[in-house]
Amino acid sequence: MVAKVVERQMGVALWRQIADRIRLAISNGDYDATGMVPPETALAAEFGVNRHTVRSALAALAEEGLVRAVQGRGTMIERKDRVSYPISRRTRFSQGLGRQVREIGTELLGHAQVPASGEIATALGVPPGTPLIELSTVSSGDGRPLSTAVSYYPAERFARMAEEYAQLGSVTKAFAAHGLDDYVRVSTEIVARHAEAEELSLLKLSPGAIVMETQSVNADLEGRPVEYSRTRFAADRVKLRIET
Amino acid sequence: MVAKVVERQMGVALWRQIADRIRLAISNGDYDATGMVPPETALAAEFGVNRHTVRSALAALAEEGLVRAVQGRGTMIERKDRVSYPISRRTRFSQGLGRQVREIGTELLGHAQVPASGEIATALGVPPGTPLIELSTVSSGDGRPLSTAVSYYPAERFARMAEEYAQLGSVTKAFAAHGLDDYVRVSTEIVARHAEAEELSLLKLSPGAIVMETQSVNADLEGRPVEYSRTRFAADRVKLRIET
DNA sequence: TAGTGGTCTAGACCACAAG
DNA sequence: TTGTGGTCTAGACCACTAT
Repeated sequence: MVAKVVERQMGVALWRQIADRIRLAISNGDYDATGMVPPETALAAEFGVNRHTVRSALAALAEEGLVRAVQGRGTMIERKDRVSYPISRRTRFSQGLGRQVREIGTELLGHAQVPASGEIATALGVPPGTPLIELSTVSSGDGRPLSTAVSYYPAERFARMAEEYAQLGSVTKAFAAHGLDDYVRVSTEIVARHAEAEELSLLKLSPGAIVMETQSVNADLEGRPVEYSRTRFAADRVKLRIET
Repeated sequence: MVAKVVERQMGVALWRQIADRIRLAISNGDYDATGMVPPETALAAEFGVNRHTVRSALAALAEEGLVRAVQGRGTMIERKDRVSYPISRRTRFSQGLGRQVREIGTELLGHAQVPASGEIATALGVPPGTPLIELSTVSSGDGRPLSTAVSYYPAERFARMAEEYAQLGSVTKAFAAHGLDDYVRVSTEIVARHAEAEELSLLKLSPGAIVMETQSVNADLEGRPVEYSRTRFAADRVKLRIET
């Protein structure tokens, strides 16, 4: 093998040069056989640097979402394309992804009946304390986790929300089962931040990964709010498309 | 001083415990006198750990956007509130920020006339190679950089765009100076990612900081595209509000 | 010049996954 | 048991800022 040259004392940190080399090797497909980056010790030997220097490089690539390290197993290469998730007056999760993914997966993590807290009560236009159904879900496309959400519905009107969702796998269909055939997106707020521990695990992300969090309200055609949702999208796998 | 207790071998990494302590101290206002976190060596002594362990903790906080390290000077505490930037059919930068900031700053970094490349030509609905005016700008609120943008305008129709913008400090007013009194947002795409080197410097961010990048098209009331923009918002300082 | 953060090395040990 | 990534220490030197 040709020795990999890294320039010392040349104004560019070694770990940056090594990160660039590994990024290039990945895009060249050098590691396609295994889908893994070589072990840290191997890379350290290859580049003639300390293992910690390689770790700095890999940490940078993990932050970019290009690789994902798993203790005991190795450092895997991640896909880097994004599906486009449309947000419009009629936002529907499954329809929106359409032909971008072959298979859409929805999982109900849990559900509960909870009293409306201040912020959520305001969003839903109900008195604080009103009983709400809370659903926690994870959605994926072709097996890749795309988003996780916590959603709230007025319990009186949508009493069987959890059961219907678990069975039908769709909020739209669960609404229909309660006699609500149409609803519209009223408002959406978007922030981007680093994923928290729970999100890392639910969305299978590396520490330092980014999530886009949307807080949204949907209402029926009379303008009565029917859903408040807090959705976190894996920023490396999803882009949002606003349709105005 | 009371020795700060960090628990070793208790399943939580020292650097995480230290990050939590520093985060708490910041929110308690312990460092308000200087607006700076103590030097790394001082923190290492305070917690009884190696300086590198403190560096891991500070790196995590920098990624959160809570602090910003500057070589030779120290580690400064950052503000953490976000202004809300509305995106609607009639999106206007200055109006949108309204009363959230006292003073809006716009700076024209540079301008050029360039031929339309494939993607931009498609977005603007012009043949590739059509002359476009390119504007590079940075906008800030109360002195904090909020966003940086590169925008393109058909050169034939908006010949004096750069000069008008430089003088008026507003795209809306520069359009008006060309006889265009109204325009609407046609499409917006949003991705979130880590800031690149140029963005770090323009927006005064720490390495690892997040930007939300929007790609948008505005059109006149006849539907003719008048602007294609690529805007990067500092994610720690801005949230996007979609009005549907 | 002194003080600060940035980089790199060397070595040790731990936690987790796979055989 | 072996190999992997994760954490921590110790020490050195560099680059930049303030004085």
